[in-house]
Amino acid sequence: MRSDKRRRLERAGWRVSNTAEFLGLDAQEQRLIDLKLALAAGIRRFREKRGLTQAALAKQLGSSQSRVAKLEAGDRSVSLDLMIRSLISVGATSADIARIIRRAEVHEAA
Amino acid sequence: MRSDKRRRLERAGWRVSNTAEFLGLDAQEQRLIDLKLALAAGIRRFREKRGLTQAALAKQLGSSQSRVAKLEAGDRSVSLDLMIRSLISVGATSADIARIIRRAEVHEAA
DNA sequence: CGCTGGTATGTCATATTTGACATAGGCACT
DNA sequence: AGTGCCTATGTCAAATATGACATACCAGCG
Repeated sequence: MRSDKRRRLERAGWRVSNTAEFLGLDAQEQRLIDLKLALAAGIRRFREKRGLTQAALAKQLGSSQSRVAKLEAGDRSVSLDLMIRSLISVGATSADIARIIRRAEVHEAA
Repeated sequence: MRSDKRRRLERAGWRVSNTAEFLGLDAQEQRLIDLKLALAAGIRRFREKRGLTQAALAKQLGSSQSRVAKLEAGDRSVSLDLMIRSLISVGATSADIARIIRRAEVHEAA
C-alpha cells in the first residue's frame, strides 16, 4: 500500500526520490489510520450504549448494515465523513468526538 | 443563525436556497457542516502559522493549490478525510484537532 | 440438531471526491 | 503601464467511497 501511494505521487509530478520525505508521509498516514480506528471504536461504543443494532444505525444513516460493520471495523473503504456522521447520528456531541480524537494521540509517540 | 453565517455557507457551495430551508436543515447535517467550517478555518490558521503557501501545502499533500483553496473555503467538494490529512500535514496534533472540533460546538444553537 | 438475530466480508454499479489544469482576482513593488 | 506571487473558482477524467445485496459466521435458545 505504500508503494501505491508513492506511485500516485510520482504520477502526480513531484519526484519522491527523497526517502525521508516519503517516510514522513507514511508516518502521517499512520496517524490518520490511528484516528480512524479510534473513531471506529467510538462508534461501536456509542451504538451499543444506545442499544442499537448495526442495522438500526444503518437505517438512521440511510446506509446498510454491511457498511456499518465496515465502519466499526475501521475498513479502508470508509471515509471519515461517514464516521463522523455516524458518531453524530449515534448521539455523540462535539465534545465526545473531540475526546475520542484526543485519545488517539496516545499512539502518536515517536 | 445569522446572515453572515449563511453567506459563508453559500459561498462554500452549501446550496442554501432560502431562509425557511436554511432553518429547516437537518440538525445533524448542520453540525457536520459546522465541523467542516471549523476545520477549514483551522487549516488556514496552521498553514499561515507555518509560513506555507497553498501551493507548498498542496505539494506536501500530493494535491494542488486549487484544492487547498477549496479546502480552506470549506467547499462542499472536499472530504473530511482531506481536511484531517491537511491538518496533520500542517503540523496539528490530535490535541489540536480535538480542540478545533470541540470549539465547533459553540455554534450549536436551537 | 435447526432456527433466529446480530455481525462480518465480498462484490458491484453508481455516486462522490480527487488532482490537474485554466484562468481570474488581488496585492505589492518597479 | 507591467511583473511576480498568492489565492479563488470552475471544469473534467480518473480515483475512491457508497448503498445494496448475497452470503458466511457466530452465539444463544429451543
